[in-house]
Amino acid sequence: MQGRPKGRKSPLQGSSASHSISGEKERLRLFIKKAGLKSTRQRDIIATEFLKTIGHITAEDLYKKVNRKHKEIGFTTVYRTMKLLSKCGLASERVFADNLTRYEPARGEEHHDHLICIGCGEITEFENPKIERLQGEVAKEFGFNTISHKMELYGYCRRCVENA
Amino acid sequence: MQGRPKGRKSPLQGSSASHSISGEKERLRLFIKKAGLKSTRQRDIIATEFLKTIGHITAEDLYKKVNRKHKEIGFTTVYRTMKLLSKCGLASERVFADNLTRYEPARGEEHHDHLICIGCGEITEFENPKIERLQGEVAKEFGFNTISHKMELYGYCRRCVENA
DNA sequence: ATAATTTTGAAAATGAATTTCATTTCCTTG
DNA sequence: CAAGGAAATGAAATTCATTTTCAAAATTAT
Ligand SMILES: [Mn+2]
Ligand SMILES: [Mn+2]
Ligand SMILES: [Zn+2]
Ligand SMILES: [Zn+2]
Repeated sequence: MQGRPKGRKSPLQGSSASHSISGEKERLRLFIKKAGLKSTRQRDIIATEFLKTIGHITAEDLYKKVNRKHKEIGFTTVYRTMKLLSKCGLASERVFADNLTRYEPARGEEHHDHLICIGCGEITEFENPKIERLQGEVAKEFGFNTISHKMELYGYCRRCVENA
Repeated sequence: MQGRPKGRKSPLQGSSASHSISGEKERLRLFIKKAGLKSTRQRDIIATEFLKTIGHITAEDLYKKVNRKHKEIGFTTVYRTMKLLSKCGLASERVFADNLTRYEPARGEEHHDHLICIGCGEITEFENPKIERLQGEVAKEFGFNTISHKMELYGYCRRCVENA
């Protein structure tokens, strides 16, 4: 009764990047070959557009961006390509409180956590080694073998606080 | 084409409690009155069953428990009652990585975070003032006014590690 | 009891995520 | 440079937890 999500919210996610996207595309190509998959025009276009992204974008919004120049590329392919990029380590899947799946380029960098503004939707990243260490201590105390973790602070960003 | 979720997973969530459930039921009664709502047999039954719960339970699973003794009470009412209990502060809504909404009795206690076992589904609670303090520092650094936060560690619980 | 308002429960709707399937594209082999 | 086998594509359908709708039933104040 419905093919795929109709347009909806989606706060900021910039564009443009200063990366060797070529290197990342190469990594994708290798992964594809190794997995017995095939390189396609669509995957190339979608990956290129995604890797230019700064921030956290939904498959739906990425589809909209891609769709501007490439009317023939469908949402399903964007969706599937993001799954693929996640598997090969070029994208990280994130789900915040609005329950939408977002993707962010995973630039081999270290793990990070997020501040999410409930006013304007801005997503800010941070990294705090002390907290990470303490999380390790907590896990140890419970005999817990941690594989991943998620920490999100929800509230109002500086701009929203000032404009209040 | 489908009224509500059919049975699915759902790891542990114990039962039995050592609380003055009567006090919590009184709180619900007051909230209901103050909001111009009505006390009903169903709400009483559902709230009672929920408040006996230890752990984190989905509306679906709570419905199943209630349904054993009260075939006439529908899922929708359980669902709505949990929303009501959340609003009046007797329940906390939690969404972990499996994207199901769970509820846990909110016993006026302090905030806590969770360890979630990806082996057996066990959910363990913890509280770490040092981490909380550091989170405050991070927020401060970004001029961020934190309203709530979420921290979850995913991995294998002691038992699952030992049985591996 | 009566009336006004809220609640209930079955069914339908919603919406993001995922799958299906007929067709097209890719890529290796001859 | 075919040809053929395998994978990809895209539109449409499906899934499934959640939420809404609506007519009938229950609650509360009068
Ligand atoms: Mn991020
Ligand atoms: Mn808890
Ligand atoms: Zn903001
Ligand atoms: Zn476990």
